[in-house]
Amino acid sequence: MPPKRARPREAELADRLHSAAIHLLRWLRREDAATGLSAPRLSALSVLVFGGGPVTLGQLAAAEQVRAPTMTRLVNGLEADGLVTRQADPGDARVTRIRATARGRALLEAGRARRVEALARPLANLSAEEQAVLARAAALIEQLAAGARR
Amino acid sequence: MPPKRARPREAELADRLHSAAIHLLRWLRREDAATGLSAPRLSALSVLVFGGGPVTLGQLAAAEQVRAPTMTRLVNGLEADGLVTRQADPGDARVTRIRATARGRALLEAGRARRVEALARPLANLSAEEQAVLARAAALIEQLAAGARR
DNA sequence: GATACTAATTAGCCTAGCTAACTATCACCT
DNA sequence: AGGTGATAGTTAGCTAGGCTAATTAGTATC
Repeated sequence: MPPKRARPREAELADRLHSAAIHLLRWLRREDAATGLSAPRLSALSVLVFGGGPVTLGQLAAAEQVRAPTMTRLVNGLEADGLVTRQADPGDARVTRIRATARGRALLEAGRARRVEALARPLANLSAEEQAVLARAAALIEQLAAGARR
Repeated sequence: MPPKRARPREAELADRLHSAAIHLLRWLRREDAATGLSAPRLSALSVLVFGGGPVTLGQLAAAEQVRAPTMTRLVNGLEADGLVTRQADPGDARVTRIRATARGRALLEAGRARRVEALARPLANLSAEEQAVLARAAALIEQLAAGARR
């Protein structure tokens, strides 16, 4: 048995949260095959659909933690499939704004619905109190991630 | 504004949990560049290191939701880097068991430590009660994911 | 208006995903 | 025992997704 260093309480908690998030998403990801899209395209599209308004290619690349040329080709593919459109930015002719089409939006929302349903099913078996714990946790995590992003 | 269908409480909760997990991991993933490994290799290695004992190539492929040939090449790369070894299975000569080397283990644990530390830092600013909520949530999620995997 | 900076694309290279086809081994079964 | 079929892994060959370097076009600065 390797000697384990003593760790602060927060590290222990961080480790468990981290694992839980990984296992949760690894499980839900199995629903994505039904969309017919690859993981990178699906993820980029989701930024467009759930991220609010249209976004520049560079912002999209940053959000996906990918270089600009990679995003150019990803967007090319999505555009060829009719899921996304490019449009010129008024005021700066260098940037191209990317926006999901109605079809892209519909496809993504259906996929998201499958994931959410897969998760909602077992959630229904939890007590109201347990559900409340999860709801608070989700809010806390969003707050942490938002804070750290700054 | 599109008309929103009424949704059961669990779907609402599932949606928030899902988003929180995505945002959490998207943020923590930024630490991974320091390992020098690609995301697929890192993920496969983590199954080996944290998944307990040695694992067959097929099990590893299933865990990563990837086909066998993909995993063969991924393991080839990890083996070439000295992070993993293949060993024959006693009792069935068809299967090859994959095991992380000491170097692989060390590399992965360092990477994990970076992620965990990045998460632990802001966690320290939460109250003890908030931390307890997150700990319970992590346990509940592990339970859900384990249950649904069956 | 020359110079430097910035956004996106293009070119070209490797890795990571897939299916199909192959090899080797095992399990069965009569 | 030996044939038949199933199973584990690899190989071959394709497309998609990651990168850097170089290009193109537009903005900003001075």
